[in-house]
Amino acid sequence: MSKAVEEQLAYLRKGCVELIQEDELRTKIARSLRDKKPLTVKVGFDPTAPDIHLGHTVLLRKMKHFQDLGHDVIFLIGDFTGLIGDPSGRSATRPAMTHDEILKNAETYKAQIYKILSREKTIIDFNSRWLGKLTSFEIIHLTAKYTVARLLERDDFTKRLKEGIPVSVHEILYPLMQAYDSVALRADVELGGTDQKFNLLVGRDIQREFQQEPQVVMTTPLLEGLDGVEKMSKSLDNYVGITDPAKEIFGKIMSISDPLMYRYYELLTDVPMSQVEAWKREANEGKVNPRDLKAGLAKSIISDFWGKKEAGEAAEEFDRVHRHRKVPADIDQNVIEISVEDAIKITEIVTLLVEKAKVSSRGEAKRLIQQGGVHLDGQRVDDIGLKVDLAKQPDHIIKIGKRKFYKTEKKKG
RNA sequence: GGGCAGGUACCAAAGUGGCCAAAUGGGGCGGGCUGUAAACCCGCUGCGGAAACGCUUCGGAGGUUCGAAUCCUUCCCUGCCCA
Repeated sequence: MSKAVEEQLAYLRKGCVELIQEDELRTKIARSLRDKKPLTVKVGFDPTAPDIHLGHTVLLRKMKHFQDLGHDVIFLIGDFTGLIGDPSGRSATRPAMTHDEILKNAETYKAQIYKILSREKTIIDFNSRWLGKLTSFEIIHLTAKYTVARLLERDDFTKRLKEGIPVSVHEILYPLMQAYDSVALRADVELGGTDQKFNLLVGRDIQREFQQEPQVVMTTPLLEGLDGVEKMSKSLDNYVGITDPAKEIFGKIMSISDPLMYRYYELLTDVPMSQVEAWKREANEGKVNPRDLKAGLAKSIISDFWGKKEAGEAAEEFDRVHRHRKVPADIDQNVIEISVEDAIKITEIVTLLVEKAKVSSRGEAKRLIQQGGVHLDGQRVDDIGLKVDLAKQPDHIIKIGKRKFYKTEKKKG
């Protein structure tokens, strides 16, 4: 067996939770090299989450690894199965999506995945292409190939049944539909998160039923969110979106805990594990400042999505605002224009905060001042009745809390 | 179709005639500490008011009462069980 096979295996295995079966993958890779025929790698995406976040990139990065090795990676948008809603890990039936919503989300996906995947090498497909054409006869035929008991093996269903929470018939069909995708594409490999393991394994069984060689199943870990506990998800608001502005990503990454930082290094960068382990040791011994490691992580992640230059700028800006507590360079984006009427109407700081600086109520503004969270021109405001004369002096820098800055200036024209 | 349980603030969840702008936890916000953090500590978290205090809120609409989140009527919604 050529060395290239083992090299490919090692490259692909990194960062995987499970590889079922490794031997089968070895055989497939060897055959692919011999016949000069790339493997077909299938990865399904649920069209409910149009905004890709770092959690998805763990999987995307693995897809990229396959592309790097010259294999065909199919980004499969589950526009048909989206009508069902994947029951994995769910405690209730998912709301069905309309076809329009799904298509719109799919477009958003496409616009984002090329930040990681190669545009030329990625094949995008929709499973409605074949699932939508199945006749009811064919569907019955497909369902006859699997038993209810096997579909109920997964604990999310059994749990729901036990607790008296409804399970709809269409939900138990979901794994079969996803499995049929593998048949339709003649997939050699299917990648997915660990929560997808059951669905991916059904694919193997169904392929066998259709006289195909079963696909190899690879699962990638679910990335923890910024809180370090729950998995990263938009609904929990603990995520970093890959279209987030560079500065925002930097800030979010810098706010994670140290243990999470090493985890992110492992799953979101190409830094070898030996290096990550070494840093961990050195940080514990006080030889390296974890702060710098974290900044490095943030820069690496931003470089992937925005480029090196942006990453550097984000880092500088962060130091400026947070480390040295200076006014940010882009305060021009938070300019408050003061018109003549404003200057007359607004005579006290509280009014200014509410009317112009997005403070929700006068009570809130007073609270902020009483708690020492408001600075005017670098001076802490400690009088809630502080007067301002914008006609005489329209230029001020207002700081609310640690990071919100506003700049007032006379309205032009 | 029948029975039962329930709808309280951003979320979860107490409260069952006045002491309730409403416990507690989470979240959020402000401050402290720090490595920027995390963890931890303190404070705040309906609106107006410097404050005293006033005003608007407990699914919707009515009503009883000096007084209602709490009692009554009715409507809407959710969940479970039986058929």
